[in-house]
Amino acid sequence: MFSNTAKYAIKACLFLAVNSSEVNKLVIKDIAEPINVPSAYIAKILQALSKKDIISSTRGPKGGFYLTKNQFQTNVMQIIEAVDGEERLNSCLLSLEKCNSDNPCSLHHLVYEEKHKINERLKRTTLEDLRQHIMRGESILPL
Amino acid sequence: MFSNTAKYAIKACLFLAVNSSEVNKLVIKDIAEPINVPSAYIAKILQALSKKDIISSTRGPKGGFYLTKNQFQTNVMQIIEAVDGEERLNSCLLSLEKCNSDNPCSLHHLVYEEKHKINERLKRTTLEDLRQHIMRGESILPL
DNA sequence: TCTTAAATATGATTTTTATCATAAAATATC
DNA sequence: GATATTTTATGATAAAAATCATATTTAAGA
Repeated sequence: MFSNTAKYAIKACLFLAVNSSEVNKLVIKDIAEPINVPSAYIAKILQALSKKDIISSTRGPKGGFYLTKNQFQTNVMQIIEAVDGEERLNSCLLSLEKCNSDNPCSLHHLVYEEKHKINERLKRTTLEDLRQHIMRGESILPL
Repeated sequence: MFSNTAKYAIKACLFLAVNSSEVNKLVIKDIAEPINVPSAYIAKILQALSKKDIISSTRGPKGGFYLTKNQFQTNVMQIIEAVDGEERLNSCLLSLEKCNSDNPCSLHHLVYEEKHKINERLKRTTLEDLRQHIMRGESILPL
């Protein structure tokens, strides 16, 4: 459904949302280990996210990764799109370009509605929402 | 969501369901071209499907691929599992082994219900169902 | 029984994705 | 300003998925 990269990106952002702030930056190693992702790999992903302004970073001593106030409002879909590209999620199940509601492919009606709902929810859910969910103990921070 | 292989497998089975029968077998080329999949690749997929008894085949002149009566009752999920393996569809969005309803990961509630519905529908929908849908003009055979 | 037309088995190649490694640039602190 | 610590840029390697190629086996029909 999502690439490994996208999953890792979500994990990392969520970890930042829960554990970091502008005055408490996290260094790569302190992110990679707890979320259980190879650090050289997550480094690359964090770089990409930072470039797309999904997360923030500063170099040098006392530097690291963190989220700004605004960035807590990033939704999950934006994270996925930032690393996987737009189409991946929106493409037809059977990879037909011609497939749409007017000209549905054979599996269209089997999944369309639910797929749409999932996408909408991913768009509507922000890092802040997920953070609160975790804080309330309603879900676990992934490891 | 699914691998290319799974998509191709579905396309091919559906094409067989609509166009073949025990007395009208289809040769690889006659499947590959209309469904727009490289013929050496679909050949390999058809072999795998045949081995798992999702489709039938006979070699030699007048040979080819086709579905038996029983095989029209194969559901879409079975096709996907035959080529992708069981777990792919059931794995957690964030790839956590520990994630389940009792111990939900952070994205669990965002997608679980819909994902479950999709899976159920894929299990409940047979090739015969899809064939009829196409015959009634309610969806298109994918190219 | 020979020839031909088909699937099957096997494995090679290419492309994509995932992962690892490291030199360069930036910044805080002394 | 020198040093140490961090991200950034870049590219190399490994693994997996997709694709291509071909020799072997099977079965029909002449």
